[in-house]
Amino acid sequence: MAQKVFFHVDLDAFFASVEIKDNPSLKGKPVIIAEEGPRCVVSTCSYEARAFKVHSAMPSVQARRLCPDGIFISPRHKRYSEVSRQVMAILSDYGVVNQVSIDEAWLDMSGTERLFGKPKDIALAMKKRVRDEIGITMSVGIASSPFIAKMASDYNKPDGLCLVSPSRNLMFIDAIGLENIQGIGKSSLKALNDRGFRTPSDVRQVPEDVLIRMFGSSMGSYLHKACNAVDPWDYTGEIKNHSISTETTFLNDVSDGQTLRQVLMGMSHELFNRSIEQSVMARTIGLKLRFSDFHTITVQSSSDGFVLNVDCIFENAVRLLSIKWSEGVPIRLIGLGLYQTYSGDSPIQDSLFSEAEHRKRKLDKAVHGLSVKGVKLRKASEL
DNA sequence: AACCGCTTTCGTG
DNA sequence: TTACGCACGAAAGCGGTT
Repeated sequence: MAQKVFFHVDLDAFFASVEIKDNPSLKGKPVIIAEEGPRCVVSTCSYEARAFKVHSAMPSVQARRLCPDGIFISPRHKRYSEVSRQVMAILSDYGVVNQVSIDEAWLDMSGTERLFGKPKDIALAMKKRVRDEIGITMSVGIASSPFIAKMASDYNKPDGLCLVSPSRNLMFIDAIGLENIQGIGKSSLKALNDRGFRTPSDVRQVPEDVLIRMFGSSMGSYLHKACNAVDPWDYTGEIKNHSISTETTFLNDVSDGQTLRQVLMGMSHELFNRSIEQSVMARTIGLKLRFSDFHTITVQSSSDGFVLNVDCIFENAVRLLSIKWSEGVPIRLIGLGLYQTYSGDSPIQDSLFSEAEHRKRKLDKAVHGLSVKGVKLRKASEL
């Protein structure tokens, strides 16, 4: 069988690049996409800002301190989606685009050489078109598996192109090191280091079953494959355990029950609306609380039937809140989610729900259809 | 023993 | 030494049922 070829495409500092493209006077400057103020974090920043050690997920306050002359811009998500679509449209001229986030996609380019030319030339052509027609740069990784391609796109950022030939897969894994392998985050890296593993080669010296004993069945076998440059990702599993959730961190901690319930009411509406839009029904409702000391807890409860309407979500939310919270205790973050969702509006035929409940859901759906947004709550963070 | 519900932890963008 | 968002999926560990 012919050799597989995968591209992974990653738009460089995407949000910042769009802002610079829309306002070229920002070019060459440290652009930081973030809300300013406490309890806000950096979404993305230009490479000029990264020179000041600013990076995404960093508290805005810290970014300001590291880069006092940085240009802070609030994210414009609509605009980024628009540009993202334009880029993906270009990519789709070369193959089937598998978009995985607003700024990332991979393409199975196996067997397209006769049509488009050598992978490297195709990648260069894609990059040129995106630069000329959109005005931003991107990085492309090319490899025999999506797993390696993903890490290859990271290798030369920004404006990078990295092709890993299959015979060099192991060499590539060794070159990037444990800390840059997908799926190994901060805590797994520490666990590895604590047991004396500092390089992928160290991991290769140990048989899989030993890794499984040390790191658990899932992580152990993942590490074994990854360090041997074998794609550890599972593409077969259909996606289960769908969930829909929302959470908000208050500008100032909230210790008043009336306010919390008001926020939960808004969230109940939001979750219900999203569940209708996605045509899913949930069996489990979960509440998340973060206290002022950052200690975070969750509570959830499942029902025999399904979550059918806004009231049901709200009532359960309030009930869960009363289990874990007493009036007066300051709350930093509150979140609400629907879990165990099933696709389809009525996955199980009736009998499970009463006629009345069905009518209520229908009513709620109708209300949603009319898009009664007038009652939409203020954003929690403005409270 | 297999499964389920609940909670926490981890990793990703 | 301050600071530390949001949304999602996966997995592990625990206790309880069938």
